[in-house]
Parts: sequence; structure tokens; C-alpha cells
Amino acid sequence: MGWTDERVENLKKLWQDGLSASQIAKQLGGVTRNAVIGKVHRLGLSGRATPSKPARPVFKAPRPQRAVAQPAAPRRIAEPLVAQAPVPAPVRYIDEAPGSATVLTLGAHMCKWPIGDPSTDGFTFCGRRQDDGPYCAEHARVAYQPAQAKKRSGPNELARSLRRYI
DNA sequence: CCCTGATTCGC
DNA sequence: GCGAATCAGG
Repeated sequence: MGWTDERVENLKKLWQDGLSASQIAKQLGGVTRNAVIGKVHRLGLSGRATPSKPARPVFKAPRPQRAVAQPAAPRRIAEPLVAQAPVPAPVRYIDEAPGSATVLTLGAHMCKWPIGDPSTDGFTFCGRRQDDGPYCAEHARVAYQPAQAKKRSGPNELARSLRRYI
């Protein structure tokens, strides 16, 4: 099947309506999504609000070296005898200065409050003297307070917030 | 593994 | 011009 004027017109409409290439291909019939994408490019209409990765105009971070595998996410450290508080993880990242410890230097008695984005190199832990649970006094306050405060808003929100840590 | 668009390149 | 193969991502 070729690109008749009618089909091209249809393609333009559907594409600008925000349908994905595969959806358009399915609807037009007789073409694959690759064909649709190829045609779209040849027609010169490429930019569009894509539902898939509309994310950000951020720059492609130059990923120089991924020499050695970075240690994975911080493993939760078991806290056997803490019965009262079920070791809730910090509900969200908070903007603050990098901690003194890294994944490699985080010691047994150091505050394990994560600071920054675990997927990037700037990731640290607070590293101050551990006080309450796995955290220093200040972070323990922040860590445990939301869990109680949010009780009222229902478990779902909390569960959602915690999911990424499990 | 599902999906997204982008690019390449032989046809 | 066409689109499969491939790539780079979410």
C-alpha cells in the first residue's frame, strides 16, 4: 500500500492529534509503525508532544565513563530490636548539603539518611552519629514524623512514597 | 518485556 | 521515497 494523498492526510491528522506511530499504523492499516515514523520524518513533522518522553528539555548528560558498576541501591540494614518503629524510610528526598558518607564509607554507626539522587554520583548519606534507628537525631525526627502525620491521609499515599525504597 | 520516537541505509 | 533494522530511551 502506498501513501495516497488521502492516507497522508489521515496520517497528518492522527499524528498531530497525538497518536503514537504504532497506533496510527494500526488504524491506517497496511503499514508498520516504522513506515509511519519514516513518513512523518519525510513530511517534516516530527516535533510533537509525545506522551512517552515529554519529560524535560534537559541536556543529554554526557556520560563519560561507566567504568565499573556502581554499588547498587543502599541496602536496608536490618534493625532487629526496634519494635516500636517499623523503620520507615525517609518519605522524600530533601534538599540539603551532601552528607559526609558515601556508599563506600558509610559506617555502622552513621546516620543512613540518603541525600541526593541514588542514581547519580553526588549521592551521599548524612553520616552523622546514629541516634534513633538508622538515623541521627535530626533525621530521625523527619523520618518518623511524616509517618505519623500522614496516618490521617490514608496508607496509600505513604505506601506510594515508600515503594521505591523497597 | 512492553512501549516510545529517531536514525540509518539498502532498496 | 520507502521502511526494516537498529538505536536510545521510559
